[in-house]
Amino acid sequence: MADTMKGLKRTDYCGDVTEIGKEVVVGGFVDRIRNKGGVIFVVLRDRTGVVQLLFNDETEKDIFDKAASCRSEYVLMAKGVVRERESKNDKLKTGHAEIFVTDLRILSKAQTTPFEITSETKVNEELRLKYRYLDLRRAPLQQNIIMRHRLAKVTREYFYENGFLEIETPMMMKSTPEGARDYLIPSRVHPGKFYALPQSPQIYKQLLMIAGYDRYIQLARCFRDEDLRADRQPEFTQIDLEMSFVDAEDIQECVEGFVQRAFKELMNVDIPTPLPRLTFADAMNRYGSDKPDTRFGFEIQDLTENVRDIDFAVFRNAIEDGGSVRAINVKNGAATYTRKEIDKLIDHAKGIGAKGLAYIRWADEPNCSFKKFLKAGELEAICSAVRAEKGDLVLICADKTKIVLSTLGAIRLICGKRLDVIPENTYNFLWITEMPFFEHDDENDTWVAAHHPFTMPMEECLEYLDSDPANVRAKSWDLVLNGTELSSGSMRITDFELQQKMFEALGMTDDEIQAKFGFLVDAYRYASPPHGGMGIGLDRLAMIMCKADSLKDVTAFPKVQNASELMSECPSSVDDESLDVLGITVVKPDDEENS
RNA sequence: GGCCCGGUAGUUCAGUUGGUUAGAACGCUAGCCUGUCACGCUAGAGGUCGUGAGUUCGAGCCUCAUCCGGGUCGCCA
Repeated sequence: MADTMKGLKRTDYCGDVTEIGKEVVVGGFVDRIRNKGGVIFVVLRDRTGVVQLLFNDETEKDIFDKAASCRSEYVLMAKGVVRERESKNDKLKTGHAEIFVTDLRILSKAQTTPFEITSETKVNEELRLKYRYLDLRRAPLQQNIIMRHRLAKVTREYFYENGFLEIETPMMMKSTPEGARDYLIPSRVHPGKFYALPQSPQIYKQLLMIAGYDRYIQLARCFRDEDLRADRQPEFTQIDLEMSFVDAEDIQECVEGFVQRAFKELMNVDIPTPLPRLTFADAMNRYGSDKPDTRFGFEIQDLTENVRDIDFAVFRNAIEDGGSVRAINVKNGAATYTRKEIDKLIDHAKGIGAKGLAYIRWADEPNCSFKKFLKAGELEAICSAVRAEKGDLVLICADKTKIVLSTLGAIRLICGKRLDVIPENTYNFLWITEMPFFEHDDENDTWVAAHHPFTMPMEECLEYLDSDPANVRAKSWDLVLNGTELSSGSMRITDFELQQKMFEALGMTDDEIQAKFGFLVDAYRYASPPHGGMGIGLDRLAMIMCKADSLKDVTAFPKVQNASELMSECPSSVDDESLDVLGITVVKPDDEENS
């Protein structure tokens, strides 16, 4: 039988035990045992840190024996007096102190853990996720989870102080199969009908504006049944907000205040405001991305005019097809790239959709992959156009402009990482504005909404709605931090007739509109203040603040790439009875083949 | 769905052209040690080489399939 904690009440966290002479009671996990024979040191750990327990020849024999029987990860409670250590450990906050133990309780014994619970770990993620509760005992993960808590706290404080009301919206809502796939919830009471988990509380927060709750905030759980990435989980948390009687700039200003406050309070980093703004078109042209990492250069440069007269079929064909020829000048000694590395970059470019990359590697002399197509002076002209000098590597892509930009954008990031030119403690926030309203669906050759269908177009673009969809820009903007899309916001359409027109432009019939969004359209007939809002990825923000590479490192119980959880092994099958109640028949893959 | 990477003691890894009984470190167990702090010393236990076929006299190593995990593209209004 394990001991009980009867008669003991914790007085201090382990990491706070510093006051010499104080009688303390601490509780925690055995982090390490150093048994010297006549003296035993037990390092006890809780979420605040560690403290050393001392057992020696002054210790009562049964307590000493009990200490000797302790093993890693046992849960202990110890009462004792804080003493000065004979030799100090400067690495620890409690390194000058130790507890001479007068009462020791083994509250719970642990079997040997499948991996060691240490700060530094090389243990693979799969095993750690299977035993997530053990991984969560590790200090770095505890610090991340605590940081996330503090971020949530400062978020609530900031928005509460600025007059926002926190209002919960339903987790069970109507499925609107636009955009991301919904997670569906079957209804027992209505067999064959389904709720959906919210992809975002978008519709409800707009209804709250119509209802007059003019500043709304929620740390909203959101769900999307799409494939995962390091920065994408199927369920995630959004700092969801909506404001009335504002325009885009007011919302941006409010959010700028928030990130400024959060970074100051949690990171002691000053974020200057207003944050820089870049139009979507400029972002694409300069960085080949709608979420550019502006912490380093290698910007994309347009060479189309410079190479127009060069007799090189790759360039000529691209230009004749209406595409362009663009380049990035990779500096910082990129000319040291080996032929093999350049080939790898080219392979990568091909993977993205480009046909290849031409290059000029300037080690001692400019070494050009398409030299034989060049006349005298042309190489020099290109080098001069991209301001290349000795030590540089110029990578050139010729194709449809869309492909050129996305390719060079991706290659730029790879080179930046490879050359280690991305500063670590720099936080480059950026607004991306004037987002395109429509996106071309190449598969079906139609225009589809780039955002949800309630997004307001920019007034000056309204006339192009039918004639030139590519040119319509939205009153919509993204917040980008160091190349990560943190947040997306827009002004909403509050005019009933304009909304109707937008639905039509998106090819929706009256019946479809009514079936999917009838209640929302109706709501706007009863008048609405002008409003707009944002959803800020709390997880992603926490990830960057923790300098983590994956959302898994800031999520207590994350899912893996196939959206399952390795610990509980969900999703799982349910018994036939449960399915019967819901009126659901599951067609197994085998049955499909037979039918 | 496509592409790339990985899977060998509990953990992290090594493992030679395919050739004796598959090794190391850490962890674990036992013993010793009165000031350690990544304590030290001695000894020990611990393996279906992800799984299944195939090639071979012989497979951790070669081939095929498959499972699991990671990254990425598609996808993510």
